[in-house]
Amino acid sequence: MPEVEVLVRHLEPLLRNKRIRKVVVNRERVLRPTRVKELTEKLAGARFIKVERRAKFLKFSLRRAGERQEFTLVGHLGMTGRMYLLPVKATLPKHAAVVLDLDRERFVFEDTRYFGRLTLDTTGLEGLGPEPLGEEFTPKQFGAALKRSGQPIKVKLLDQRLVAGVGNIYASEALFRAGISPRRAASRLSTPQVLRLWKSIREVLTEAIQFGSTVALNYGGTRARDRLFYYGSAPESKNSYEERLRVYDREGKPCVTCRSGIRKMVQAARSTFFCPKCQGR
DNA sequence: CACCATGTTCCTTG
DNA sequence: CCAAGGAACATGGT
Repeated sequence: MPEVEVLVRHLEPLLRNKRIRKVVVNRERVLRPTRVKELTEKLAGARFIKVERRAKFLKFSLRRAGERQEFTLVGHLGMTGRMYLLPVKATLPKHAAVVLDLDRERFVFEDTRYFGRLTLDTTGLEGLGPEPLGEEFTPKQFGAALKRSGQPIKVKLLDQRLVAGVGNIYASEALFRAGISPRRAASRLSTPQVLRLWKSIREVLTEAIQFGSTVALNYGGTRARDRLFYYGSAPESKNSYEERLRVYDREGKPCVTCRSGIRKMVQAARSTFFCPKCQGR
């Protein structure tokens, strides 16, 4: 979610009012279930009105010339998606799934694994829980929702109906900061724990957004290191990633608080990282 | 070669 | 109907 937020802030002023001249779809899979013909007919000639974020989705509002009604293009980065503008003369990346030609540049949706999406289908936005940084996400609502589930809290945090935007990295990070075991049943968190976790989620996400906003990203960069949020540090700030994430991907390394070895386990087929001492049951 | 990966969706089982 | 677990999706890094 922090990556999407930073990306949306980056793209908004770059796309606003730009007109789409041509649509090229190299991987129809990412449009699912929209088809190439429909996307092309709808987008060609349309103009970007605004770009927003909802959970981990990007919402592009567009309007066609002469039409009053706006429509929405929905994007999702999946695991490996990236979106950025390139000069028309630049070489397109190997996994350019969709390319939108604007007047003087190109908007590229690149995705090596093609798990991401760029689609006219907006049903993915339905059923999402509250924004973790929004006002509807309250300790009261959060606690009530947790009460109804016996699942491990780490697994529950990934449920986008509970709160929309917490991913695998920040689920581990938030639990570490709150000092709560990822194995704990959601329904068994105490009231103080619920409050601590609620706060930790907001802190972890807010700090990540701030961090991402302060680093000059090379969005269209070719190298892995140009990807801030998973592969780590941006070129200019070498060690920032390691300092930023306290448990994620730090198996065997000393806990920043107590020096115990960080442990890794699998829950619901996803890796969880935690400190066995600081997050002792 | 084997295993792992930032996410979501679908299928099966209970 | 619901919850939970696992596979699938597809490619590349280690």
